[in-house]
Amino acid sequence: MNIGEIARRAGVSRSTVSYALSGKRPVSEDTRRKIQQVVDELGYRPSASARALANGRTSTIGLVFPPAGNHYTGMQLDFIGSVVEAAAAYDYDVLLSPSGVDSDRSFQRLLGERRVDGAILMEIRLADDRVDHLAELDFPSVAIGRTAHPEGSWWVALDHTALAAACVHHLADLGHRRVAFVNRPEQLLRAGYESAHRGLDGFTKAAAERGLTVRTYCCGDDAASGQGCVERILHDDPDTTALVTLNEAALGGLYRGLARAGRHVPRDFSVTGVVAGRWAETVTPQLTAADVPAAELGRLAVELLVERLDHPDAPPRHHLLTPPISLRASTGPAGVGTA
Amino acid sequence: MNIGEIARRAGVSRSTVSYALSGKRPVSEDTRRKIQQVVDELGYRPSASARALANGRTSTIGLVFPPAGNHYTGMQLDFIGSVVEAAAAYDYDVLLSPSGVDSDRSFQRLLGERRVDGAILMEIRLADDRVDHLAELDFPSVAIGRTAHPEGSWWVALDHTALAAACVHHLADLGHRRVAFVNRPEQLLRAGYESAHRGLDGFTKAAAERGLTVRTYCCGDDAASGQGCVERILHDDPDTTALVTLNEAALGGLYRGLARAGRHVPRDFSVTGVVAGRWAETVTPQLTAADVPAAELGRLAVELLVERLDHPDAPPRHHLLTPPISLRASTGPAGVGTA
DNA sequence: TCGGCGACTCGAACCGGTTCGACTGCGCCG
DNA sequence: CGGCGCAGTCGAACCGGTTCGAGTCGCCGA
Repeated sequence: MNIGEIARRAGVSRSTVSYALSGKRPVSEDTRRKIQQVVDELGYRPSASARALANGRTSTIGLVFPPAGNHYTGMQLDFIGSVVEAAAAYDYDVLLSPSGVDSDRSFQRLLGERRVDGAILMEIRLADDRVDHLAELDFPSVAIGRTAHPEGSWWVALDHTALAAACVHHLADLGHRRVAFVNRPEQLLRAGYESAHRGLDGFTKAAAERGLTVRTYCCGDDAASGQGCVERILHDDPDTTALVTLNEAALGGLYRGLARAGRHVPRDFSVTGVVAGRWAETVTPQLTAADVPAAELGRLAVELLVERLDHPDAPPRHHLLTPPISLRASTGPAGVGTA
Repeated sequence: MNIGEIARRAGVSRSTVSYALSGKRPVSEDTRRKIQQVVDELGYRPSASARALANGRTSTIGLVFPPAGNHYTGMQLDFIGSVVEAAAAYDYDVLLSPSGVDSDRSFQRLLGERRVDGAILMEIRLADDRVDHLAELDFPSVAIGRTAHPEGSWWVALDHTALAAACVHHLADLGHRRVAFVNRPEQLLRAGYESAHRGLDGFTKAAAERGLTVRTYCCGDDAASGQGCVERILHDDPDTTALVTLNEAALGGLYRGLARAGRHVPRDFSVTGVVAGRWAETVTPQLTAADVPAAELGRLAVELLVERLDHPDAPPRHHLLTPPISLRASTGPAGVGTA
């Protein structure tokens, strides 16, 4: 079961077994075959813990994501899946760590106890203590998202500013003049989530540029909140004819709210936003949206991390993605205003 | 940085530091304080690899889930989240392993290289080589789902047979006579996925019992497939007035298909099935469904696994859950038949 | 014929913890 | 006053790998 056992049965020393398996020194063809045969017979595989202790690498990367208190969105699921898959391709395992902040127990486990070689951080905030902390320690990590000052660090991100702006321009081009913005929950905005802030910024600036009348809302990550949010929007300004949302989980609720209010999408009211493609397609009419390439982001994050692990002195790299808006069926020319 | 360094600075031996931190032998109050002070100053945390090597436990559990090829469903996301959270409460980390079968590289890593103390298996098949393999090795594991012969093993599962039957009875009670069943993709059914098989069984038997006319369909895990499936259903038997589905991801597509065909839910057509509550609430009208308690299943799986790890000789335990049908708005009395 | 080199192998040390057996004082009891 | 037991501490061995330095052997060229 251990390397000593293999060595004994093959009639060689432990180091020879090690070299035969790793190929780091020449081993004669005869002994190599003999060792391989014993290994195959016993189904021997070297212990990960022992190997990790000896060479200081765990072959594991940590995926740090927020605790579940606030529901997970479909996007996060796609991240997780693609990160795990991409990591497997590079022979890395993925350790999941629910963690909001720096001082979390689980965060400490990852770093302090050296359970992972590197980390991928999700749900980045503009001022993010985790990112700062890792940078300070020079610990190999890649963020999915940008902090306020991402210069000199490793990250992959969506250009939420540009994406929200693109949504505004799309609506303005269609003639909409009064547009609402449905953001992530207020608690996340206050916490400084970068997608919420940058999205809001992009929306606001582009709207000003186009001379639109706008209102912005925060909305819980669930259908009921979405429905309630639409009620608030139509109550605050019944002449609103379109909305832009970053809130995937509320999407179904937004549609329901509009239906309840008698607004037909897209005839009376247009809806667009930034949402993963497969979710945009589940609603009727299908959502015209900037499709979040979650799987690609996950894959890129792993690629960058692996590069950083292989070349500790490599200069920082990043990817900023701006997927185009997929025209589906939820937006149309502005109509007469109120239904 | 390592325990020797702490020992030197505190002026004691390495073993004393170990005992002071673990409390496994008495240490005088004075030296304990001194050691603690040095530890705090240096922010020392013992290396997980070294500890794992020494005491043979990694404090990590493996979560084995199918590779992403076929999309993830929301349910799986909830599992992952709740498993990670529950595991953290017991001081375990969670290692993700994408794995369909026994001989997978990632499966081998988990077991052969002893990266985890135990495993939780998702997406169980009626005949599941992974389950058999683990049972043979007597490796601590808990399945989320039941194989064909789950006696003597550890698992948590939904009673899909009873759940599908409950849906049938609900519809029959409302007067529906011609009902369709929308299952998971054919490829999964053929692979022997237990939920697909047991759900189909429960549906078929209950329908026979109630003398209903039924047709059963397989449906891809996406909106487009759902829409196509409804078209097939209405083409095959235009007098169908209700459907039962296990396919969460296709739900939006099913609704769209019905709308396209001019069937109003629930006036002309009733929809029900087995779906996680938060997804059932995103569609309009909200889905009357047996809500999958994914979070609870995940939590229970971890509890069972931890018990098994703590008491290696404990007799097998399991939980079979049968959540009630939540009446929402997608089912109603059978109407006149075709629209 | 001898020195040297390269191919191959071995033993020992090391990674950073845990744990066991033994040693040292000390107080208490007989 | 001597022996015993216990609290507290230490050194050494061990977990299962990797890696370095050194040793052996055969073969080549001088």
